[in-house]
Amino acid sequence: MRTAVPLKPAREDRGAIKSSLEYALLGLISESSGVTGYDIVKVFELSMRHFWHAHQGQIYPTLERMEAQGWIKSRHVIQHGRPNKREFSIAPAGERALTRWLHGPYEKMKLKYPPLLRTRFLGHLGADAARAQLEEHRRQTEVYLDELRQIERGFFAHFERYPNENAMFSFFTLKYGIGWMEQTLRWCDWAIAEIERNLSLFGPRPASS
Amino acid sequence: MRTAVPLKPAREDRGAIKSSLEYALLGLISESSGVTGYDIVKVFELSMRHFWHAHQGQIYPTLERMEAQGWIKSRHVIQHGRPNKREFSIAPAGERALTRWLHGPYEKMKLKYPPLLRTRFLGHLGADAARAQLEEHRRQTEVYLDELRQIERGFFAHFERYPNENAMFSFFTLKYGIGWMEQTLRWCDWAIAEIERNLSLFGPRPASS
DNA sequence: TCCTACATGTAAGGCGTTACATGATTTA
DNA sequence: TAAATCATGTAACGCCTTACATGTAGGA
Repeated sequence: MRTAVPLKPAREDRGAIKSSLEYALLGLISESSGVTGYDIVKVFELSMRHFWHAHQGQIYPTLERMEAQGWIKSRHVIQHGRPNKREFSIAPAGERALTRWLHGPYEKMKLKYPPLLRTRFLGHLGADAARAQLEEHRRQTEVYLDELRQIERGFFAHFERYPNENAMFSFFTLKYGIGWMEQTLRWCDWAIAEIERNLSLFGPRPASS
Repeated sequence: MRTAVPLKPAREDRGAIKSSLEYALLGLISESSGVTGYDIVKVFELSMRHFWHAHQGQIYPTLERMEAQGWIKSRHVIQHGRPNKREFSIAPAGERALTRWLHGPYEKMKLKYPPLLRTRFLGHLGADAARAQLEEHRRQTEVYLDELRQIERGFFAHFERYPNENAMFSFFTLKYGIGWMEQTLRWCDWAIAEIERNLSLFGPRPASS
């Protein structure tokens, strides 16, 4: 029997980072100093969607907090004809935190992949509606795959080999996304064909849903 | 110029489900009535980790809420020698909500895949430490792949074909996970080899980190 | 004797999403 | 003339995670 006493050590017990979002920001800022929040939002949308998801409404406050804790620094840049901006660069404490995390233990993935969740329960629909969902999944996968392939084409457009280590590892994650999406396409095709081969499983069902 | 007035319609504007967690629960309960919260927690951990992530601390209150809204019903079962339990079954309103969602529009994935995020920034480490991280990623991937393969072996142990549609679609998601994890293993091997081929990119670095 | 499985629940606090707010310049 | 791009920020709310809390039976 324990008496319920201290509940939690609370965040302020020194810069105890929990969410990897902060490391993602740290990494991006360290890679190319002078980036803005806006740039970071773009990178998340364009080339990191297959392994990290973050919103603008979370990114700006997090950058704020990270600067307050001394991991990053910012410089205000006055612009004419367009909004002023804030360029971030990494601080020594941030470098250390990033390196510590990179050496750290394995962390499990946490994902929400609605098309797959839906697939799990497509038995509730008729064969036609189920196939339609898988076809839509396939279409959307192809859209993202095209985006990744376009980035890939740009990658070696200007140089033959990796210009530096960062570029190499960035390319690794790009390749991962491409391979994953290709695998997903193959799976969609297989699943659609498998439905055709097993039409007898579906009970008779009215045409309209 | 708008006057900031109503902010948001608030949740109670009818059973407007937002998170797909509720659909996941609805689907699992509809598939096998008489499941308990405990059963559901297990399924998430064992066979759905590659497409949906949820905690016990979220599942129980959500089930509670769903019953209050009339999507599911529960029956208390008194047990001897083990804790009493609560068996859930789907209500007609729940069936309708599930079917509506299954017909609904595509929803994008939202994922947090820390090993990939880390890979993106492994350029900060030396070649050895980077390789070590990829090898750990490979090992952990193999662990999960083995779990999935074990489920697969159990799948056709008792029957030759799919016993029903639900089993087929459940098998689809299993196959997806297996294919994805296999793809991940191949990628890890390729990435590790690619580091070896590009050792010259890494500047000289002290042996200990 | 200790650990695991069974089984359900709550509280606190952290994280994440949506929407609001602003406004000049460039492109279609 | 409408929409997109650049650019940053906040408020409200909802979702999620961690930890606490309890107790028997059976296996190692």
